Amino acid sequence: MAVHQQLQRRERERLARRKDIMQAARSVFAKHGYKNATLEQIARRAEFAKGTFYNYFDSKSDIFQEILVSLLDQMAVVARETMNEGGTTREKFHRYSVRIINLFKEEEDFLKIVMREMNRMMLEEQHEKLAYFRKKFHRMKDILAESLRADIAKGRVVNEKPEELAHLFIEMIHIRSARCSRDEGSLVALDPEKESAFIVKLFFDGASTR
Amino acid sequence: MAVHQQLQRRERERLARRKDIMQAARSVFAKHGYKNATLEQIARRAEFAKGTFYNYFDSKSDIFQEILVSLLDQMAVVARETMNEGGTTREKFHRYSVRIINLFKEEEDFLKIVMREMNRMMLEEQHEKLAYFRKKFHRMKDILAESLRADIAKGRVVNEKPEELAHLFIEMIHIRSARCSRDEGSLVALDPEKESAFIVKLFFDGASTR
Amino acid sequence: MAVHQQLQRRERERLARRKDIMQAARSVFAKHGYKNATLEQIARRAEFAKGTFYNYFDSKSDIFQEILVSLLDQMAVVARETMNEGGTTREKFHRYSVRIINLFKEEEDFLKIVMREMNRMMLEEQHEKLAYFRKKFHRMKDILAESLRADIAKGRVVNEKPEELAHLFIEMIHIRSARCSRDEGSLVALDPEKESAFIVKLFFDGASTR
Amino acid sequence: MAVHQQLQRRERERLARRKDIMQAARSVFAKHGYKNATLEQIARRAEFAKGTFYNYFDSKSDIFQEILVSLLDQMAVVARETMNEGGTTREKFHRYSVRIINLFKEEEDFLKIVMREMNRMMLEEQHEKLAYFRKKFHRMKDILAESLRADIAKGRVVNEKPEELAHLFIEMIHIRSARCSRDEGSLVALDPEKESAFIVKLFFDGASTR
DNA sequence: GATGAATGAGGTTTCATTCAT
DNA sequence: CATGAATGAAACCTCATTCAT
Repeated sequence: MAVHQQLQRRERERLARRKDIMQAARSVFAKHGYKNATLEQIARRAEFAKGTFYNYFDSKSDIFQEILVSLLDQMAVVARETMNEGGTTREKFHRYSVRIINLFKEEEDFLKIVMREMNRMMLEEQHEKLAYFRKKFHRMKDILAESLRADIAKGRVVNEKPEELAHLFIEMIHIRSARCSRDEGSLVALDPEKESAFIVKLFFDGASTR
Repeated sequence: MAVHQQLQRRERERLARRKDIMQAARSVFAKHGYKNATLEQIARRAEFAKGTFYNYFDSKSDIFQEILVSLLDQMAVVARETMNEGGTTREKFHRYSVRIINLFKEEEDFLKIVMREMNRMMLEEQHEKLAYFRKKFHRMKDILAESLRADIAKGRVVNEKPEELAHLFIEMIHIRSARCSRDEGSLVALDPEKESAFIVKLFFDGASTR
Repeated sequence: MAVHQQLQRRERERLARRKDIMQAARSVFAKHGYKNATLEQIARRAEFAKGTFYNYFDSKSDIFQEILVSLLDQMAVVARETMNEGGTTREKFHRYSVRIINLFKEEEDFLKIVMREMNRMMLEEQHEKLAYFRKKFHRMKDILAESLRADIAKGRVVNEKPEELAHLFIEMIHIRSARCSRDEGSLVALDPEKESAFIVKLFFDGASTR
Repeated sequence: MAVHQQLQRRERERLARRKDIMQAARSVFAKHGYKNATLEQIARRAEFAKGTFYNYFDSKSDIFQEILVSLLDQMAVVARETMNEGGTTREKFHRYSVRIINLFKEEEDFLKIVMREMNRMMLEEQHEKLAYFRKKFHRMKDILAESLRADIAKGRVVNEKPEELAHLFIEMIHIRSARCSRDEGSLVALDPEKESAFIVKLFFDGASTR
């Protein structure tokens, strides 16, 4: 029993440590980009020695991928939850936008990695990993597309491929957030509700008045 | 006279060579990204020895910036020309989209660098250069925004900041092109007219039917 | 306690290593001069891999400066101590000369760097660092000048600027040592007492008989 | 006849060009030191293309040696002439000092190379060339030593090796000039007569009053 | 002879990864 | 497990020298 608890504690501590390192890595990757970030920086930030890193991760590339996966997973969770909470597609998309922007606000690292590194990974010729990420991203997209598909069937939404519409919607949020982060220096001033209202209105109603 | 022609030839050859190197660099940067690209690769592709590079450019960073500037300038030219050719804003934006997509189709490197590296530069902490690029990009955005501003005044377009609308429109083109490049592997299958029609329709009329 | 000792040992080893590298660098700089010396040579001599160097010093330029500073500091210590030990100025200068020559004998690198590189640094256009070294050197000169000043006041020494006399005296030692090192190949045969006697006699009494 | 003159002109022009290049090289070596000076800089200063250099000299090292030789030769000429003009040794040494200082004043490059690079060459392990330079320098020293030898024989000068006394005297001039060049920035303010009087007095009579 | 573009060896520096303690 | 020194491959960049025109 004591041994069992010991193991549990060990395991818990190990996981906590892993999380610390990932957190530190995320913020360093966000600030400097994957290639420029050094393990030294990550170690310093996580208050570990460089060598310790290799007790928890196999390589720099490894931890980066794990971070990316966890980001995509978090976004997928947001997608799934907001789509399941009922209401019109418009309402769902609004809720999704609000929650994603809040995610970005809470941790701007999140946004920066999504914007800068996902593009990179997606364009790079690392086919094996690439496919994996793409699938994850597509799956998230599909969750939003689902709602649109229903609306298209009912004639409420224009008859275009719902995945492509969903993709555009998702990216609109990223673009707007990135612009704010860039031009204002941070996202603190961004009002998720208002911003989402703008995006949703533009996405569904377009720029033209009627 | 002979000397004069000699000089002209030298000059011409020098410029041609410079262009060769820039072309090679662009394609290597597009494939591997700025930080991963090596002068070795660029030199191999341009069929030069590594040292030759430094007869034409001061540094890796230098050539990269020159490439970026020339890209932004080309895009600005497209913006200016298409906005000046008359017609409604909708028609102008359509023309702009068609020409930008054609630009991307002709040289996909173009698109890849715009997508991957501009984001990077804009987020990175290289404040001096950053400001320069941002200004260039803003200027291009303003050209499109001009047309929207007029329409907003006439009540034809929703009353939102025209620069932000323009930004979203420009990015919509990039996103759509990138998606195609990613998922289909290239842009050859992309029909600029149809794609532009889709983007323009969505931007002006929205996803909802009326 | 164990941890404390561990840290102490680490620290000690680190400092020892640093000293090893500096020693190696000094001898390589002495043999080849700053610009010709390569990190490869330094590393080979200190029996390290090239990269190890950068765990201890920031750059080639850095270690070189540190070496120079430590040389000047050692010479300043000699100056201060010999001037404070009492006796006539003549006796003090004699002691100073003996000790400096012994310094050079113990480590001829010392002399070589002083001769070859200090001149270089002093003539080169690296104004910031330059000023620092010059100040250090002047301060040392001033220590000797002090004694002369007193003697000038008492009419025992010719009425010339004491710093300039001190400078000449110091350089006379360097010149004589360098000549020996050059022509005999090393300083082992140099008798510090006799050599100092010669220098001091010439400096105070001149070449003419009376 | 015409051909002969043609050849002469050719030869003259060739020599003039050579001299131009050497002049330029001297000033660049003086400013940056041998290793830091680049052929590019020398070519630019002499208003030639880099490649032209190799029509006149075999290598960078070559031209540098030729410069050094010509410097030593000029100094030897000064030595020989001043020693042959009659008067006491004291007068001869004064004349020598005045003319060397004037040489330095006319072209400070001269001084800088003598101070910085001769030391370097003399310490470096390029035994073949080294021996050659040393011999040249020794020969010059011997010219001054000759006069001292006679005085020693007559009991007018202390009984020390005359070459070593000569060496010290020569170096005293260099040291004083270098100090002025360093601290005042140039030699324009240096009065050769007064400076020589100081050096000669110190050398022959010493710092002590009698 | 003059030119300047091309070359490539060689230099400094970075950093992911290993490993002895 | 934690540590941080050691490693060395690989990057960027310089510049003396060669060579086609």
